Amino acid sequence: MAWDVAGTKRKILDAAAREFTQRGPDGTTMERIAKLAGVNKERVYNYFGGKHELFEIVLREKLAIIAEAIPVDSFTPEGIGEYAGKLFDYNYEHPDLVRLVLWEALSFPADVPEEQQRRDYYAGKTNSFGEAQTSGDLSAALPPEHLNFLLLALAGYWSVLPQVARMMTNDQSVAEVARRRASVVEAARRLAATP
Amino acid sequence: MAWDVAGTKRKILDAAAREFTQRGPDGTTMERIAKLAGVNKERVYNYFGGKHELFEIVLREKLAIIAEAIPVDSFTPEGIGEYAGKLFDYNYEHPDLVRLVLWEALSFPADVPEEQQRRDYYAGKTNSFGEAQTSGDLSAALPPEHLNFLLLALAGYWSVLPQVARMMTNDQSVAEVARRRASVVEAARRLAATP
DNA sequence: TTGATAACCAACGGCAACGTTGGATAATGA
DNA sequence: TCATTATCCAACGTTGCCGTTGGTTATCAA
Repeated sequence: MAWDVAGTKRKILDAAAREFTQRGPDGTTMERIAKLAGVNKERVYNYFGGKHELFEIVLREKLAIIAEAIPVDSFTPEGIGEYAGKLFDYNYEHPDLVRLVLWEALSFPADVPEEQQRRDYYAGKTNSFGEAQTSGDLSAALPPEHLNFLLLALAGYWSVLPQVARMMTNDQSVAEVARRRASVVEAARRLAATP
Repeated sequence: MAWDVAGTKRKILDAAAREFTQRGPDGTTMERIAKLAGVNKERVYNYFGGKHELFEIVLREKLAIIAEAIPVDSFTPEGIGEYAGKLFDYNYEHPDLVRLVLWEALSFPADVPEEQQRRDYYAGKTNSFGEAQTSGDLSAALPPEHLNFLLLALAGYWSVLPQVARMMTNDQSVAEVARRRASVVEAARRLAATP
């Protein structure tokens, strides 16, 4: 039977992603990852190093996916609303990523992988907002980097504290999710609107 | 030498709060808590039960403090802005609480301590918002429970993802914190404003 | 003073996790 | 065919943690 190194690595990464997402770095065991991947523990160490390295690799892979990410189509209040809506959708469809980032934020507050790259990514968006403010398409009431951040907040908080969202809305139906999205879009428009 | 049961309990609770805040439920060890409290491990088990119980007790105590909480003084856009500003201040001054709640959200998504009580607390605020909308003081563009939630998002996200805030603003100075606060206040006003 | 109760602690058993190792099995190239 | 290299895995040593226990010291009431 032929080797399938790439396949084995993939199975390990997928299992690791599931476990880390669910239980976090400390709650996850290498034994469990190996078992879920149908692989011997030693393979995990040999391919990916220790637990911390594996967590970082998993997180990086997921971050790379979102980096493709969500573009801002138009820098008008309407466009900003749609952007926030898409952020909301993305968070809703990928609760994994939110959880991973939170685990990382709590467990390893110091080191951010690919920090420079992410800074550049955010800076690009912020600059675009800034230009749209200068040209008068967007309100300049908020500094562009704060506008950028607060849009993430509006769209992301629902996935960060789902219990609070649940307690506050008394509802978890599909219709409620649609209402939440509409509220996020409306709120984003208001942050962007010129008087 | 006289017993000091209350004092011992307090020392344990304080040490536990520090450790859980820093390392989360899985990263914290009972041994370490006992050592930090200057107490034998057995005392911890005898007074507070197992690790999970202790975590819940610590979290409840902190939540009780915030339940005193932050009132909304006036239900006008200005009042809402000030409310959001105070929420921001509270989060900024008590990063412990945010971290504890996040650990809990990630580690035990199912069980929320004092759920009914917290529901009532949120419902009270939501109702007040609803009335202010009916009377025309606040915009009715957002359902009151969503307005409530989004205000928490604007004020809280900075403490939830401090690395992202740092990368996006390239600044951690006291002045930047004040700017962030101002942006939160302005954003909250905009969510509340009538046209 | 003495007996009962409650606070305290050192040491332990058991277990689960980390990371490793020594050897077996498959692939490859000469 | 045989030597070499890479993949794989069962079993192991070690560590660290959970939760408990057996016994000691302090307090207090009779």
